[in-house]
Amino acid sequence: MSTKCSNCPLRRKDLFIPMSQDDVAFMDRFKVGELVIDPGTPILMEGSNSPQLYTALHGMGLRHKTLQNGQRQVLNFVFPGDFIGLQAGILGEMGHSVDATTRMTLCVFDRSEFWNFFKHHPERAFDLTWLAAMEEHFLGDALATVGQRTAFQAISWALLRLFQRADALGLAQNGVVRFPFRQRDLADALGLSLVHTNKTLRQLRERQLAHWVNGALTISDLEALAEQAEITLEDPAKRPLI
Amino acid sequence: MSTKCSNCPLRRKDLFIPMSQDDVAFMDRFKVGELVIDPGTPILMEGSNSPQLYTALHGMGLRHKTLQNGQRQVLNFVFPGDFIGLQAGILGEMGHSVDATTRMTLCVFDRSEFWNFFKHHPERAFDLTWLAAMEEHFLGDALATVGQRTAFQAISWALLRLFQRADALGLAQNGVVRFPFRQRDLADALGLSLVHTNKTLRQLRERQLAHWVNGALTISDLEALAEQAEITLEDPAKRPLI
DNA sequence: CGGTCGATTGACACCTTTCAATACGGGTGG
DNA sequence: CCACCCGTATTGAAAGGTGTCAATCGACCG
Repeated sequence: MSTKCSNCPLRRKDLFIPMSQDDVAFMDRFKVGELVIDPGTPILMEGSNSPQLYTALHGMGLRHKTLQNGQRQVLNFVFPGDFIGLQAGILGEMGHSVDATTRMTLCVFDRSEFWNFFKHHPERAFDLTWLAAMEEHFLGDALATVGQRTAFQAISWALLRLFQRADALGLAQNGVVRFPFRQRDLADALGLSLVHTNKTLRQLRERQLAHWVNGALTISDLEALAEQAEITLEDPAKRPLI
Repeated sequence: MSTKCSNCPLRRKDLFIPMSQDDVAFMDRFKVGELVIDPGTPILMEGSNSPQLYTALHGMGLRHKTLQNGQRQVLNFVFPGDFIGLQAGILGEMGHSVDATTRMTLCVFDRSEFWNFFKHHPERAFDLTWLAAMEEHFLGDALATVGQRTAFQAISWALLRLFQRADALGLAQNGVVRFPFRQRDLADALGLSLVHTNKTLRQLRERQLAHWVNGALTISDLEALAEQAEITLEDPAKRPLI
């Protein structure tokens, strides 16, 4: 029993730009089903040319790529509402893998219908490009962080980012968000060793800037954290939902 | 006196996907002029919402962003044929700045015409998305390099990449390409210090893997370099020209 | 209750950064 | 024509942030 787009719980979130009736109807035709996957399961593999594209409806995951020597770079964390498979749809090949971290529910779309976005729904095609451009924008930030900031600043930046994204989805309760990843994931996202990541997290805890323990992330004073880490706070932009 | 798209010298390059007569005519209408700028001049600034978009016709530049503390992260190098301002066109704001390194000639497009791509030229809109997705793909690679590879591997990766891009444009002569950037630019692209970048370049020279002196980059054996640095060689994909 | 996984810590090694100084070529003004 | 200045490229030495190695601890599980 799959959720109709008209009843999609995500659409009601403030983070997303409202869709027209027409758009909703189109998405309903585009959607071919729903998929529930277990924690740790791969969704898309780097280099694959999947016939299916997804939108995360529930749960969290991560995008990453693996080098020859086995080292892993986490590129981004997947939140509800994220579109998965844009590179496969446009370039014909994923540049990175996507794995589920928690149990996830995905809306499944048929890639062969993809061209319809451009041919008959220019607004939706524009949204797709918007998402790609935003992802590029984010990766630029991430690159600047990994390349230029210290471990302390980098981890602050990442926690701040993640907290804000979760908060924008209404996932925060009393300044606390559930954050189901492991320290290894954060380390791999920032190009830091696991040990040093752990020690830096302790520092943030001791300085009362950010507490991340047992899958719960608490940041009581966003501005204090931003200032200590020399980061400019910015409000997350409203985004289209696909 | 501005070049007509029908006479565009770039279109003849193998790197670019051939355009239909129709597309060329459309681009000609979209193009509003040509711009020549001096070395070191900014083309677009981070945060700006330029009414003009560009395609590099001649010359090289670089995309970069600057942190609060003044440190700079170079995101990518601009080659002829690159589209400049996609983020401004789609997101309404650039996430990074673009500067000219050499003297450059740019095709100028009017951003207000941008929506026409989506409304009336779905193939061109798709190309635009393709470019955004490819940029995202590249930044993922760069992030993995900066985050996971050693200085030696990172610099090898960058030189290899740059050499291949220039070669694909037919800018290589006898295994040598002109590469007008400074060591500081490469250092800022890889999150390395200038001094260490310099010493690593010397190492590559001594090991006969890559020579970059006086603005000329020579790589006699691509595969040897790729192997030493544990990099997988891949052929540059054909790309649309806008 | 042994086994596995993630989180923690302490000690030590080392890749990079920072600091300093020299060299070299181009541009400018006397 | 030459002294002087400035940006870039080079090098050597020392300082330091991060990585690697190893061991402990708690939670969960068959």
